[in-house]
Amino acid sequence: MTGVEDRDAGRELSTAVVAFHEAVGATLGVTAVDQRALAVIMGAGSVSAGELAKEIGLTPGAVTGVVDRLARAGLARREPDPEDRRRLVITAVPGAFGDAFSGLAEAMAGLTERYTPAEQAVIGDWVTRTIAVLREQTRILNERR
Amino acid sequence: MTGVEDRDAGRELSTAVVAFHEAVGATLGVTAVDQRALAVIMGAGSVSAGELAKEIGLTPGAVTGVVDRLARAGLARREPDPEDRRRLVITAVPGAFGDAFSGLAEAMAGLTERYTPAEQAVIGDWVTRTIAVLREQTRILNERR
DNA sequence: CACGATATTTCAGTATGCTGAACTAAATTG
DNA sequence: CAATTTAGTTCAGCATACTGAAATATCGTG
Repeated sequence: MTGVEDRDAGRELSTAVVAFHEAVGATLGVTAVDQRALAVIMGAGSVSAGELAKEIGLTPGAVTGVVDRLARAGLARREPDPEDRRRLVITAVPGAFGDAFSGLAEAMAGLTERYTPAEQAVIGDWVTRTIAVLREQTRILNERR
Repeated sequence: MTGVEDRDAGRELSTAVVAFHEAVGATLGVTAVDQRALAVIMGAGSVSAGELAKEIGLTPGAVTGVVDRLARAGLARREPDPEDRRRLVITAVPGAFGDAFSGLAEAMAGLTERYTPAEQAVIGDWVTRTIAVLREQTRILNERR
C-alpha cells in the first residue's frame, strides 16, 4: 500500500536530504559547494587543487576558498605534495565528516535493523540504482547549459 | 551482499540528491532556499508571505525576493487574498515543478518497475522512515544554534 | 642553468541575496 | 472615521563567494 512513488515520497526525501545538508553546512560553516568538494575528495582519496577545480567547475582562485573553509571546519587537510611542491595534496580528515553526521548514522543504523537481510538487500539495490539515476539526470541538466 | 550501509551508500545518495538539486536550481534560476520555500508552499497548498517567512526563517523583505524568483521561474503564483487584500496567497503552479523533474520522474518510474509489489512496499517504508529520521536530525542540528 | 610551463594564492571587481528600516496599502479598533 | 495595527514591498548597507588577472613558487627542458 505504501508504494515508492506515493505522495511524492521521492520529492519529500529529496527535500529532507537538502534541508539536512543545509543544516550541516550552517553548523560547520561550509557551503553546499564545499560539501560537494569534500565528497569529491573523499571519493578520490586525495586530489590537487587543480583537479578539484575541474571536478566541481570552479576557477583555481575559488578553490583556495573552498579548501580554506573545509580546513577551518576541520574536514580537510592541505599539504604540499612532496613529489611536486607546487601542488597540494588535499585529503579528508578521517572521521571528521562522520562526526558531523554521527547522529544521523546512528539513527540510520537503527532503522536498518528493522529489516531482514533480504529486505536490506532490496533497499540497498534501490539506493544504488537511484544514485545512478540521479547522477545521470544531473549530468543531463548540466549539459543543457 | 549489497547492504544499505555498504560503501557509504547513504552519503552517496545524499550527495547525488544535493547535486541534482543544485543542477535544477541553476537551470531554473532559483536558489536552494527558493526550492525549500516551494516545498513548503506545495506542502501547505497555499501560504501567505508572512507564513512563508516564518517557516523558512527569513525576514519578510527576503521573502519578496524568494517569491519573485519562484514566480519568474513559473513555479509559483502570487495573488492578493480576496479576504484580506493586504495578504498574498502564494501557490505552486500545478505541474511546473514536476516538469523540471520530468526526466527524473520517468527514470524513477522505470526503476520502480523492476521491483515486485512487496519489494516496492519495503522500499516505500524505508523511504518514509528515512524522511522522518532526516527531519528529526535536521531539527536537532538547527536547535543547536 | 636560464626559460617557459604549471600549480596555487592573492586581490580587485562583481554579483547575489540577506537584514533592518522606512514606506504603502489595507484592515481593525475605539 | 481617525488612529493604530498588520501585510508586504522597497531600498540602502552588508556579507559572501565567485571570476579573471597578476604575482609567487616550483618544475621540466633545451
